[in-house]
Formats: sequence, structure tokens, C-alpha cells
Amino acid sequence: MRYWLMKSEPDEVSFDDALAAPGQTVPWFGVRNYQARNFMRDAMQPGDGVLFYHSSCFDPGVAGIAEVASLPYPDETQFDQHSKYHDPKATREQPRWISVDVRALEKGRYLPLAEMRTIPELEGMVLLQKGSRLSITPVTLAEWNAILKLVRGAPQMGA
DNA sequence: GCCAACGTTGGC
DNA sequence: GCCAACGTTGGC
Repeated sequence: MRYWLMKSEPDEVSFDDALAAPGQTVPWFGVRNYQARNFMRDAMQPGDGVLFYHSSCFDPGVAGIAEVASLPYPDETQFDQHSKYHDPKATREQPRWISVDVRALEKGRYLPLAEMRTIPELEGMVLLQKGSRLSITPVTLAEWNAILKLVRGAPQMGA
């Protein structure tokens, strides 16, 4: 079991949108970076923990807890000429970009990026490194636990 | 809107 | 395969 932080622009798909979706599940489309794609393709497993992060908005931060809810599959938007994610070099036979489904699980307290920067346990997070802009980044168990504690506003039992 | 940082493209 | 030019991300 691994843990991930996945960035979404809330104008496009917010955590509330995911909560309201059928099965509380949304396809994670539009990833157009090879490193992020490879994480989905090679390392993600159904059941992995996901921090649903809101980016490019007034107050960026972790908006909720989610999980990976599918194996990787071709991202439909690469084939759609009317999508801003259309990739003319992608074909059905040889897709370039993939999606996974993400299921929203738990909406806790909103955890702003600015607050994350003040938490010593989170100092090493890939997200917080200078120049880091990957839309999908691995999260360590220690970081995951620290964030869950903050999001739930109370110490976590067990584990 | 600015701009630092990073990724991609394409000529050579 | 180098690397300059260009494009994108995303916090501020």
C-alpha cells in the first residue's frame, strides 16, 4: 500500500465534485507529464491512499482523503479532438496517457499549503520542495499519518 | 499578471 | 545527443 498526493484544479474537478459523483468516484484525466503518468502506470494500486489536493486556486491545499479505485486505463481525453487534453500523437492502438479512478472517502478540515509549510513532519514532502510542480507525487507513511491527524483534527488511533 | 523552475521540442 | 528556444505549472 502506497500513498500519493494528486493535484486537481477545483474549477475543473473539486473534492466536492468527487464526493457528489456516482460511487464518489471520478476518472483522473488530463495528466500530461511522463513522470506523473509513470507513477499511475507502474506504481499505483487500487486501494492506495490519495491526498486530493486543490491547485491553481485562491487557497491551495489538501481538500480531502481519497483512494485509488481502479487499475490504470487509457485516458479518453487524449482521443477527443475537442478536449484541451487532446494529443494528436496518441492513437487507440498506442495510447500515450492514462487515467485511474479516484474515490473520495473523507472530507476533513481543509489543510492549506501555507499551513503545511509550517509543519516540521512535512518538511520533506515532494510537494513542498522548491521548484516541485509534479501533479502526482509520492507521500511517505509518516507524512500521510501527520496529514490525516491534521485533517481529522485529532490524534490518530492505532497503526 | 509575474516569474522561477522545469519539461519538451526540434535544429544541428 | 546537445542545447537553445519555447511552453507550462502553479504559488504568490
